[in-house]
Amino acid sequence: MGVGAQAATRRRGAELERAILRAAVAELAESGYAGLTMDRVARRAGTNKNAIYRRWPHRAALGVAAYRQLVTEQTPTPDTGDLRGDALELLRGVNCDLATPRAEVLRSLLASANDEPELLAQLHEQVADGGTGPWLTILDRAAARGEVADGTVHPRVATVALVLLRNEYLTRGLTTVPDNVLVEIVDEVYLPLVRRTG
Amino acid sequence: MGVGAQAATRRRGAELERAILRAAVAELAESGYAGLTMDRVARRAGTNKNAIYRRWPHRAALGVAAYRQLVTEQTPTPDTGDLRGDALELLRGVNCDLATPRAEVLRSLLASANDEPELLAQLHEQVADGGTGPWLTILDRAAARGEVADGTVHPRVATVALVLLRNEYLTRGLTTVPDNVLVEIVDEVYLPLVRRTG
DNA sequence: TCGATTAAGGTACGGCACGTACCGTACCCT
DNA sequence: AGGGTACGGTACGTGCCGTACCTTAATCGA
Repeated sequence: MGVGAQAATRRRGAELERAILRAAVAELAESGYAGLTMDRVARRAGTNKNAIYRRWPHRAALGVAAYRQLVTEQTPTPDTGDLRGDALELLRGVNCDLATPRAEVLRSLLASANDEPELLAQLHEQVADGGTGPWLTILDRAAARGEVADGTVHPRVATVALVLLRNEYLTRGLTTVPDNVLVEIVDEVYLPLVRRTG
Repeated sequence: MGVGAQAATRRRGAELERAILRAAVAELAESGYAGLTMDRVARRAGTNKNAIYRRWPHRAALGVAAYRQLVTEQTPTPDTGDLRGDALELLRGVNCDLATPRAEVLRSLLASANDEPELLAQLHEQVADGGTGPWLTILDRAAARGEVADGTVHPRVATVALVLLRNEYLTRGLTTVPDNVLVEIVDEVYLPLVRRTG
């Protein structure tokens, strides 16, 4: 009945679900979680709220699903030749990620998912697993070069720099952390720590 | 006209403001920021929304003000006799704080204050200043005992343990961090780090 | 002492967004 | 062909934010 011309065939099942999710991702990227309105997602996907609520029980669930789609990029592990360079490179990569609206989206989702432990768990998973791997890799390479003592480094030690950066971002404002702070984290904390532990 | 009997004298100015703030704090503590409704605060304070909007421009501002009231407690700096005990004690204190609904409130506020840089700044201030002092104190005492080398420790180093705990809380779920993790943080990261730096 | 001014109370909105209900209709399977 | 299922459209009910408008009490200045 509408003026729209997409009534050729009616989408169903997985196809419609993908369309909804794509619309949700777009809204999330454009307007953040606050702008992720069920009505707007429905309109953008060319469907109605009913189709959404048959798949996700509430807005927060849709938001988490859209966020998963939004953050499925992986940054390659750097290999500059020495541990200091690798660590700095990793930190800079994360720092760029923090500058994108994705961080704000994540915070909004964390706040909105307080009542749904399941959603919280999903989010925490994504955040937690985000960074441990690359740090172990660069430490292994450093050990092979003799930069640090051999032996397994405690994961808590390996990711200290990442954790400090996260804290810096949360503590100071929302903007990108200046590069000299990254250098400080690496030189004052991370390198002294990993060079000692073995 | 109501059945309530508090219509003896009409509160004004600072008195009314305190009543509103107390009601907001109570709502915040009971139901979190999501439950901090202007209507409910007004009803609880025995007044109406008008009186609130004359003092705070919007809900977020009232939320921040109430949060300030909520976190004006100070934990004394521990003095157990050695650095390890002091650090653990500090961590345990913070850990207890995280168990209260205050942490959830803070997350909600952080997410909701994205559009108000002023409010964000106030919140960040409170979070940032929260813990540096005590850590410097216990490090000074440790230096006096000869446990660590003399000289000024970088603030970033001094608060590493606190930052790790915060991260642990944000990363893994919502519950209290188990004590063995606190021990791990102190023994694997904090003590090796501060004993080396000097 | 007494009006004028200020600040409170009371209430009713407009607007928006979430989540639900109902009904007609297109698709799919047997 | 016929039944079951999912989609489209739409209209609600509810809750909350923020605002407008008026009434009423308290305070202040002359």
